[in-house]
Amino acid sequence: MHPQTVAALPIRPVPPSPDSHDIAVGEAPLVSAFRLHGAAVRFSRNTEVYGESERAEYFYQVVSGAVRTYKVMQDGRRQIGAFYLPGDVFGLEGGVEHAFSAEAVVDSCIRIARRSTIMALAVTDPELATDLWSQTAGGLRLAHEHMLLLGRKSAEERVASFLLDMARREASVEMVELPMSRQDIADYLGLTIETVSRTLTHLEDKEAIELPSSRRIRLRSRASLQQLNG
Amino acid sequence: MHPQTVAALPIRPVPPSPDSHDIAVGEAPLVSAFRLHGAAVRFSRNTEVYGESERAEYFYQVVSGAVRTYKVMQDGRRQIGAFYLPGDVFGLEGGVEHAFSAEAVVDSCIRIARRSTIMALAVTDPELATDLWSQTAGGLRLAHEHMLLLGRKSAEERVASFLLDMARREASVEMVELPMSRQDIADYLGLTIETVSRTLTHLEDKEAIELPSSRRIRLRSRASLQQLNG
DNA sequence: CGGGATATTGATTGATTTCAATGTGAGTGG
DNA sequence: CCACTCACATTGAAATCAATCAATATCCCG
Repeated sequence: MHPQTVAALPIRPVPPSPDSHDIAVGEAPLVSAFRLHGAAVRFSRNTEVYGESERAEYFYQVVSGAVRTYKVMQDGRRQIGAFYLPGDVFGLEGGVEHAFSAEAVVDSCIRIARRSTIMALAVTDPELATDLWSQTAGGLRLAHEHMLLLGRKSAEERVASFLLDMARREASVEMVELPMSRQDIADYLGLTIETVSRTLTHLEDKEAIELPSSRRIRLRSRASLQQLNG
Repeated sequence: MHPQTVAALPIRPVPPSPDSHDIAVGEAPLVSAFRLHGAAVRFSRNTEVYGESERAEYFYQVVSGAVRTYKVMQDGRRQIGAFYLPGDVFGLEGGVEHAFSAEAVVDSCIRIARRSTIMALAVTDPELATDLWSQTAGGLRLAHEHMLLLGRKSAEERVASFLLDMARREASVEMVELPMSRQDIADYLGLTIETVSRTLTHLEDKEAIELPSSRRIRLRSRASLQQLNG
């Protein structure tokens, strides 16, 4: 379950990334801290970023690619808690150990900062400390939203919510590019791949979406989806 | 405001605390802050402590009774995110507004501290800032655990997990006292009251539990329940 | 062009919900 | 003290939604 550890990975210098505009104005303290103290590391598709109950020694920020955090039961049932896209920060654990595992969904570049470094900065920088805390609280808000989805929504509502959320996060007008597989989506929505697939087909039949390929989805009628969003 | 002491300390790892004069040894900084700066307020059964999208001006700690936090959809479907028992801290929002609502499950006494007061203290007290943050992160851990339950567990597994969790939190050997109704349990577990009721009956048939009354449950065989816990 | 992984579609089953009664228990007033 | 009531809980029967089992289909990638 732990093919590689963070410590064992080769840490390379930050490569020139397309999103590295020098915008420091209004930048969140934590983002600045990552820019100044983070090292970029590449993770290939499906490799572990960190494992559950591994010591939480780093904080992470997605530069490119996508990451999933999840928990698994003994018998293999998996629940994905969240997907992280470029710009998103994850792994902000309060405890000594990670509460769940994280894996790269596709080949990804992830900025890594030592927890001790950030924490040391936070002691003298209340702005950073507050930001750190509100990032974590933001995650809690999303978690509650996700619980509402898992506990109370129908398959169709779950898929619609997911698509709208992905579209919003990708800041895409119509076309949504999914970095994750149907299995990932199913494990995120608490469904089976068959149900996810059928539901997408059904939404296509209703002309709410269009499926040019399995990883590309065009939102034809946001209104229809919004109606299912709850 | 009468000086009341928390009967049971919250069950959570206490970080290495420094030598502090006015702070009890081993007590978490946030708990101390509540003791020093919190005012006790009574809420009767089913009354709102705060509402979703209300300004988050206070932090809360249960002294006695029980609290539920939840989200509701337009059509009334409700998902309870967590129950808070004596000693537990809640309402630690990072944003300006609350992300969900909180209500007293039964007549409760709740200690309330001004967010601004705690935040001001946190600026000069890194220990407190860290504690504040790790409390929030602890909530995130619980939220992920709850997601696994909602997304991937069967009705029987959900009920078993719930009972074991309640027993652990009440530090009870065999008898669990439930402050909440079947509807609350159902909305917490993502089930209907009928399914909760049926599942409890089924567990009683299997001699895993005993139901002397609807709010009192005797755990006869933790092993059986543990097996369902996942 | 072939082959393995991934995705879709179909048929059927089954767990949970829904609809509908019935039961229970605490509090109230006669 | 007993009926009465109201809220809450249990039980039963039927319906439904999603899971499971099973077969194709499609997409990459060498």
